[in-house]
Amino acid sequence: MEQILPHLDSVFSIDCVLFGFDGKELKILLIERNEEPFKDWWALPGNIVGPDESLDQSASRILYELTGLRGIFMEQYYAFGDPHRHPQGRVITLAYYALIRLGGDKELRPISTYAKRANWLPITDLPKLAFDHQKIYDKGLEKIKRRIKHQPIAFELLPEKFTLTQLQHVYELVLGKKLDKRNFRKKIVSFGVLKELDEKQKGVSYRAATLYRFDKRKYAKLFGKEISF
Amino acid sequence: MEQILPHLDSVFSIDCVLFGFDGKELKILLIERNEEPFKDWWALPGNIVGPDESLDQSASRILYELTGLRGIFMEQYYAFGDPHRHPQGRVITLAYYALIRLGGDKELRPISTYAKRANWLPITDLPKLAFDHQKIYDKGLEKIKRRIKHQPIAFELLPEKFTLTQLQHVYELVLGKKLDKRNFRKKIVSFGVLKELDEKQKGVSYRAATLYRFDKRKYAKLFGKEISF
DNA sequence: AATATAGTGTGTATTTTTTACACTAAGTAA
DNA sequence: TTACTTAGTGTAAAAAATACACACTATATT
Repeated sequence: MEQILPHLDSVFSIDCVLFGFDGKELKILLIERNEEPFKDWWALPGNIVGPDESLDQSASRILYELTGLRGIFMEQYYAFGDPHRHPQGRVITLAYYALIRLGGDKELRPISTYAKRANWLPITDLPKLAFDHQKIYDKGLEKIKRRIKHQPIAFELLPEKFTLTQLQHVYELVLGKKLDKRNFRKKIVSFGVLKELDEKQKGVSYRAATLYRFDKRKYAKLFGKEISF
Repeated sequence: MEQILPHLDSVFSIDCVLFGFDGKELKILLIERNEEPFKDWWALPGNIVGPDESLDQSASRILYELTGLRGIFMEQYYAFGDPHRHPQGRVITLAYYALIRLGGDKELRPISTYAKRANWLPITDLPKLAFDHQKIYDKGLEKIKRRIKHQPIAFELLPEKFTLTQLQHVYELVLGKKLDKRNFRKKIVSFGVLKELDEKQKGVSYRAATLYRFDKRKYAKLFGKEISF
């Protein structure tokens, strides 16, 4: 985030690529800037790292301030530091991504002051982004594509209880390709990190699917072993 | 690198984990500090990012200043920013790793002023490191372990012409486990990124092995396809 | 010249994993 | 009761991974 520029030689900030899933589409959170440079442009939410916080703490704080969310899986993935990436001075930024389940119960808190508004926009139809934020986003998407093949991050995008079809949908969206239903189920179940519940989907006008839950305990036991899509 | 501390709110530096291979062992480059804090301790080489250089440029410059080497594959892998990682102030550091072939033709340039001396030390027997440098190193090793399975970085550790046995040796050292000779050869050859030369190893007192070269052209064509160990 | 030594280089059978592919079952809505 | 929509399941074929042992060749030694 670059809207505040104290007169320093260099500024260190964090920008977040927040991937959200509403059950249908993958979206990211963008803000519409209210200040120069790039006034009226869409940009990734971010902020400056405080003097007494660690990087992860800072990222959590920023996420909280922008969305009201806590306890979300976040991870740094790349530092961007081109000397000219910000027109007004040297700003090195560390990019984090987070995966968030949208809709349903909690509504996201409105975004703070420095932006006109914030919006979840589908990644299939993004506007031009301020600064080098397109690059930051691109690298973030690339990252989660690789990551979702080896780590159980897909669950972060889903409600606690979900169906296998929903899970497959997430994988297909992130990876950008169709997967075979039977093979997907065979594989994901074989990892042994899902707990089948005694519950069924509700409110659908067709046969209700069985609900599953991600089993952190079992996953912890697997640690070290690679899972792979 | 933290030996210079201008009176700023925060400093942004780069630290390098330089992995070297001399044909026998994996080593990393360490310097012995000549200043407080951590005077006389071993530390990773690093330096402060200049105002007009990109992060990658800065890393290349630092590598060059410390070793005289150019054109080495380097990559950033993690930012460390605990507010107390440096006893004298806030220093956020970005870690890079590089892979370097040791010995043979070029001798490394002596290290610059701020260290008593620099040395390549085998990773199997490292001293206590200054600051959080052990953590930085650990994460770097982890990184190249994962990376070597999917990217052709092993070649950076070897001379231009190498034998398959040498290549296997590098994989075994990095991954920390023995590999089967026949299976290794089958697999690595099947990737199609090696060019078999009409040349044999020289100066050995046993049957000389065929030399190979990494074929960047062929590798470029593969791009997008995953290779995997 | 014969022999010892040390690393090179190769093939196959078995197991495991991946892929391709289509129908019946269950629940809801009309 | 029928039509509709998604859930849920198995198998055969292909590909990839693994386990495994011996003959070859260049040099050094006697």
